[in-house]
Amino acid sequence: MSDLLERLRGRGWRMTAQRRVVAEVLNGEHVHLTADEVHARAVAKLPEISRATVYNTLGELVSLGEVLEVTTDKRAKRYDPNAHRPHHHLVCARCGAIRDVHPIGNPLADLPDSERFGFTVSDVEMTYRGLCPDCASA
Amino acid sequence: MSDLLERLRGRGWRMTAQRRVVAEVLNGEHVHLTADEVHARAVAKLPEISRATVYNTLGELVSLGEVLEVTTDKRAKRYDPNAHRPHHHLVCARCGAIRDVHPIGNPLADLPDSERFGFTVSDVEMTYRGLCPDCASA
DNA sequence: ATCCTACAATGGACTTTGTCTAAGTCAAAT
DNA sequence: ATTTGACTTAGACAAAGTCCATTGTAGGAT
Ligand SMILES: [Mn+2]
Ligand SMILES: [Mn+2]
Ligand SMILES: [Zn+2]
Ligand SMILES: [Zn+2]
Repeated sequence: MSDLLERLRGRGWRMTAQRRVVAEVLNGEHVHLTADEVHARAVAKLPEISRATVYNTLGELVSLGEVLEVTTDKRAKRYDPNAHRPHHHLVCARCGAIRDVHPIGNPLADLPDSERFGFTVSDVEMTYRGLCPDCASA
Repeated sequence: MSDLLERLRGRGWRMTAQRRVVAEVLNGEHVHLTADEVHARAVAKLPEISRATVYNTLGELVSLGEVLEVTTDKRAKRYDPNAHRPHHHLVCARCGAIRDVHPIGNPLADLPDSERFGFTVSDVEMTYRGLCPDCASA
């Protein structure tokens, strides 16, 4: 939010209406929007914003570490403003609903050396799958 | 392999040269080919096979449970013939090399009820990321 | 062995998601 | 107020994948 805008200004970002709108759209928990969804919501606030600018701004936010790219399915990448609390995802296999989740334990420690093939392992993403309450009862 | 072809025939699959070639290409451990890679290797054995047929056959193999779809990055889906031993993946962040890995423990048990949001959770995919030996030393 | 037909293969058009570029615009430093 | 380079834009382009009408054929029936 304005927190974010402050930080961005501090990083030498030129503050434009387009960037402000994209940053506003990306706000909240359990938010995982596609680029086109971000664009649609941005257009509602600033009709002349272009698709290319949304892609550019999302890319910048990602490389600044302010937004995460999430690829839970094979379709469009999703953009996640919850970049400060490490978390994983729980996805409904039917409707695509996504929740932020925090499993216990350290999954990195669960990969034995014999299963590392000499790799330097630095990170792990977990995607839980199932049915959300609505889809389970349908 | 012929094991697979037997099973497919048993399921009422009509055995065509194209399907045989696709099934032959998808064979081995640590195999995670894109559709276009499958197509290229299939063409080497059967020059007239079309892209659409490769996509159709891969889709059928996936819905039969004989091949897994793996999406480790945002680019093309990858097709994994190792569908019978559950496993996860270790991906080189630089060159994209992929290894099948088997972490210890049961990650499903690591998601507390309070983090399930009422979902019926049935599965979890883990993607470890790091650098392969070649990329780490470069 | 030949015929028949439902299933499969094909090429190309089309869609979706994303990237790139050249030209125009504007935030902010001076 | 001027200047300047960073930013935005529209549209062309590309990669990955889907869809469809047409043509071909595997395998059962005769
Ligand atoms: Mn998230
Ligand atoms: Mn695999
Ligand atoms: Zn659902
Ligand atoms: Zn590598």
